[in-house]
Amino acid sequence: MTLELKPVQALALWQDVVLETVRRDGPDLSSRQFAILLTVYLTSPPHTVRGLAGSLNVSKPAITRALDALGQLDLLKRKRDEADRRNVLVQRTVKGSVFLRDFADLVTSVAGRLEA
Amino acid sequence: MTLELKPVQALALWQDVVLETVRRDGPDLSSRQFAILLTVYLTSPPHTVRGLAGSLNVSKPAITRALDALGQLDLLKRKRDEADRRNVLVQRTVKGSVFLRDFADLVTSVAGRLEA
DNA sequence: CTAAACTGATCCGGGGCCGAAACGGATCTG
DNA sequence: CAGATCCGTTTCGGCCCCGGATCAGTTTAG
Repeated sequence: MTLELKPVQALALWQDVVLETVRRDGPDLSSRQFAILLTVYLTSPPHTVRGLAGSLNVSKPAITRALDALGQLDLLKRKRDEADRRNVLVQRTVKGSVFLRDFADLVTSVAGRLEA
Repeated sequence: MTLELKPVQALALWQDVVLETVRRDGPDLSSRQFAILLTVYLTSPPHTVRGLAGSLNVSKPAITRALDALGQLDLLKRKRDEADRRNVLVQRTVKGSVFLRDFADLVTSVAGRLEA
């Protein structure tokens, strides 16, 4: 079952979702932060700073800072790799899972009443 | 025809689209800027600073600055309201239309190969 | 015609994010 | 071992955004 989505529907969907997230006074993540969050939760581990930087085509310091911010929000956490202590493994948190599940529900809800 | 979209599909869709826009070195709009852009193009005129501020639940200076940025990118333009010269009418541009059409195509494309 | 009301823009102090470069710690290599 | 290499972090100067208060211009009310 492939997903049929016309251009005008795509824009309407995006508008409703973005508008809703802007109106709520939630965490207000940047595009990069959100991309990192989604990548960590949707692709298989391990996730390192260097790996994320390459995958997002972004500098390493940008990843470090984003991890600081996401860590402070408790949406993600760092853990030293005991096998190779140079590495830092980025891991999920309960709060992050809840956050993304809520977001997914928002999108599906908006999509549902899109073309009623 | 209503739109069926499961939570896991919603997240995958969002990830692919956000990842793609992060990787390209495009305009890199903030959430608010993007919300303004979508609102102006998808809802019926007129669009004023005050109206947008209320509709997005954001301060007026934030709207003014966002319009500065979007105007500099030529994605939107300002026009004094000749009927009531206190108002500023926010209007579309050709470049903005192209930008949003390209974005819509990206979303539909990603959605198409989502669950092939 | 003046005073009040309303519009959008600007000022201000504060905070976040940016990438290049330099840094300290861990690991590999010869 | 010591030197080179790899890792994530920190430093640095610079830029953009934030909202409350204030401003100048316009319109309305008395």
